[in-house]
Amino acid sequence: MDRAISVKLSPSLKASCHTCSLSNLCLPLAVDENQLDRLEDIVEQGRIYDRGDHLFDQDAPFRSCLAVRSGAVKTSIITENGSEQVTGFFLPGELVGLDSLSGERYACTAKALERTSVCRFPIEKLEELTSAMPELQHHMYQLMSKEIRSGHQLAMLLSKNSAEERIAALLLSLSSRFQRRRMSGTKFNLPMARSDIANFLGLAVETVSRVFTRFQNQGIIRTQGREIELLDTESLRGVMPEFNRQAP
Amino acid sequence: MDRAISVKLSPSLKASCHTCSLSNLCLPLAVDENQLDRLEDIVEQGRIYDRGDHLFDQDAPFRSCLAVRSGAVKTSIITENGSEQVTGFFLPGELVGLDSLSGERYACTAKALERTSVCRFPIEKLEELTSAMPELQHHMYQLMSKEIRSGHQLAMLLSKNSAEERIAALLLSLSSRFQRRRMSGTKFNLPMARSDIANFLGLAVETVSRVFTRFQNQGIIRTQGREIELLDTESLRGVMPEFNRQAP
DNA sequence: TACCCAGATTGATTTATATCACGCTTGTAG
DNA sequence: CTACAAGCGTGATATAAATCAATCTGGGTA
Repeated sequence: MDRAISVKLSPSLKASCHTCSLSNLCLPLAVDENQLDRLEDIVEQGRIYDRGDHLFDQDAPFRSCLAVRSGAVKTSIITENGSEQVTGFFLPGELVGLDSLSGERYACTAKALERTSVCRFPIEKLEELTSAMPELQHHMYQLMSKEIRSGHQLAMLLSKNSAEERIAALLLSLSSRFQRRRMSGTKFNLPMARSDIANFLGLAVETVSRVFTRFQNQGIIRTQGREIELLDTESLRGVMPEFNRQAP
Repeated sequence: MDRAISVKLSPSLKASCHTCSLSNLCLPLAVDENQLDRLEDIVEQGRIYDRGDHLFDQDAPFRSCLAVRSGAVKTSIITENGSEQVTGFFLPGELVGLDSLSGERYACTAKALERTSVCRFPIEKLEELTSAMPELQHHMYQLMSKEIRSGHQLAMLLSKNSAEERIAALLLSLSSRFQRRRMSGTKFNLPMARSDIANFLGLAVETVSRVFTRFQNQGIIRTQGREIELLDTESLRGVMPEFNRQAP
């Protein structure tokens, strides 16, 4: 139903930003049409990952940032005692790995939530290119800055808001991000499991379930497994007053 | 009458990174000795702020990032309904405003927690300079990436850890950051009020008080107002197993 | 087809921390 | 010196969400 964006995977290793339907969301966004070749020169076409596959692992040598082409990705950090914290969900056009730019190793693990394809930007080449292209450098600063901000938003959510408010906020965030991709903002598939939502929002799975059914009973949403329809986004926004714009 | 107050402000607007004692912590860290002039050329000496003064205000036009020279700063975001979320504390050598690089306006308000002086890096000039100096660009990426990471750490703390664990983590973070400044890591003054700590960590002030006294009774710390002494950092680390390094 | 099992839901109970209410200290202004 | 407010500490109570404990569901597969 929502096949709005179909990514054509070229067999060659080199990806074509020129023809990519995500070029208005992804890094090419910041690059002038006639300079796009330079970005294409450094980007590598990644393979296709199945649900559950790791795109990279925490503590593995850091090589490149990834742009999601299709599918969905979750990132999480694992502590020595083995507990996991989901740190983000990434949709097509979004850049994964910005938190790892400050070390030799990946700061988190990235996992495909569904069948996913990516483009890789090797970090040395990317840095060289951003040095040479001020607009691209500016864009990188913007992306990272936004990620810092959405971290602050999340902290706010976690420390000040109830379970219902947190979940409303997440649903609205996903909604607006799907919309940016020209997909329905009111009816979509949640790419992640309830337990990922719970982990990300600092809740127990049971609480997530309960809130979903409560929202459903109030006629605000309709869910069936991972399918979800936002029936009354105004009420959702009412549950969660703050939270307007927010897309990584 | 002519014994006018002589403030330690150099009359010139230009600051000297060459002679600054923080040059091994701050931006100069990434710049070669013989290139330092170029950084000095763009940095502006800011004024001195008293406790409570705003260094900049949320939604004001974004002009520059600030490096703390002396004192301490807290940043916070205010939502439409007026509730505040403290998003960070900044000590000398640390850079404030990285979350604002992605817009025309400051994403948060920065307030002096005590008498504070700063250096200002006008953003256009900083971006120009980082384009010209790959090492400085690299350093900016590192700083921002670290800030993203510490956001993740905070999210983890807020969603998985108890009041005691959160406070232990904050104390250890401050301790290690003071130590980097060649100050005691075991005996220092908390620059912020209990209410700031509470807000930052998603707790009620009362809870912060209680945990402080509990720690004191267990002989882990000694507090008297804002003075604090960490008597048993091992126990503190035991309270909060994860959380080793973390300095913005 | 029937079975299995991970994920999801629902209900009952517990618990950490917020909230409410109050007293104590300290620093500053009159 | 006194007064006052802001910050801090402490006790009693309320509550949202965690935890514990079943049960249900549906997609994959033997």
